[in-house]
Amino acid sequence: MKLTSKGRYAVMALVDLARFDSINPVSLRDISLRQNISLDYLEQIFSKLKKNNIVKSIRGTQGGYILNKNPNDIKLTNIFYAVDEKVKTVQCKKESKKGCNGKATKCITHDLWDELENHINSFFKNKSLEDLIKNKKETRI
Amino acid sequence: MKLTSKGRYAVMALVDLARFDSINPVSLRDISLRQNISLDYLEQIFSKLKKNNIVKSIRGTQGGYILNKNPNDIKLTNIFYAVDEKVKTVQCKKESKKGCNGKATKCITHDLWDELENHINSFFKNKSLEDLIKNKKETRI
DNA sequence: CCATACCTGACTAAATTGGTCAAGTATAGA
DNA sequence: TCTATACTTGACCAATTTAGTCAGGTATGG
Ligand code: FES
Ligand code: FES
Repeated sequence: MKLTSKGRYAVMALVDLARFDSINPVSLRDISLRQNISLDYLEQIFSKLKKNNIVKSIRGTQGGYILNKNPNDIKLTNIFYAVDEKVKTVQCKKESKKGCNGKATKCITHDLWDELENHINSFFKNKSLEDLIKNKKETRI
Repeated sequence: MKLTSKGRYAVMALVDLARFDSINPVSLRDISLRQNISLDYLEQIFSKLKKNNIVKSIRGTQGGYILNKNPNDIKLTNIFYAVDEKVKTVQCKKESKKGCNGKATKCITHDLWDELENHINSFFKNKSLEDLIKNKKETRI
């Protein structure tokens, strides 16, 4: 099981954004250069972050993005949800009554994977952007 | 991030094997039918489990596989390692001094992903096959 | 009016996944 | 000895996902 770049980049970019400025907008170009992430790809990611009210945008020269919430209220869960980085351990569909084996009952390891999923999600729920930037704020270069 | 079928099937099959019989060999055909996993695919998986001394094989009629260790000594970690189901959260290569951004220092989220990786691995290290079959042993049909 | 920077959608190469297929070899039981 | 069972090995492949690129837009401050 692995983390995809989309989720990794989203968190990276938001940490960068939060560290560098909390009032003035930060352009994706700057983030792209500092973190070495493709600008085009960042645009796709920020489009989703914006739809989920995690950031807001300011167009035009000197524009960019700003956090739309207090860093303490932005959990990794929220970020991952926004960019569709899902934690999926069970094979079966959650809504379905059927197990992944096509039978009426859940498979013999279903509960295990469910437990694992909760274990992982608890990590994401407890970690906020604020936790990640503590003592690491920087001033604009 | 998601669990792949290879890891899921490996655990499923071993739980099945351990539950159904601890002395007589269990054939992959039986496991395949009970758990609804492709037989050909199971063969690939068990070839790896055997190489890692988790199971041993008995050829011929009435043959099959048996656990090669006490279920208590088989942790999920061992199973996943055997079938190459890796937990990979960081992007950078662990040996390399370079960060994922190509720079000399680790990226700003490296430590976070490393912490996540440890969090997940601790789950796998602590869970044994024995934990999964407690009170669930069945007799051969 | 123009440079900056957000915005949107289409497209794609490469890797991974989740298998299938084919051709064996070893062994127990009839 | 013959045969059915079941392990063994390696090649192959279709579908999906990933991690982007590309080509256009649109809004705005100076
Ligand atoms: S994972 Fe849910 S039934 Fe198998
Ligand atoms: S994940 Fe290790 S340097 Fe970025």
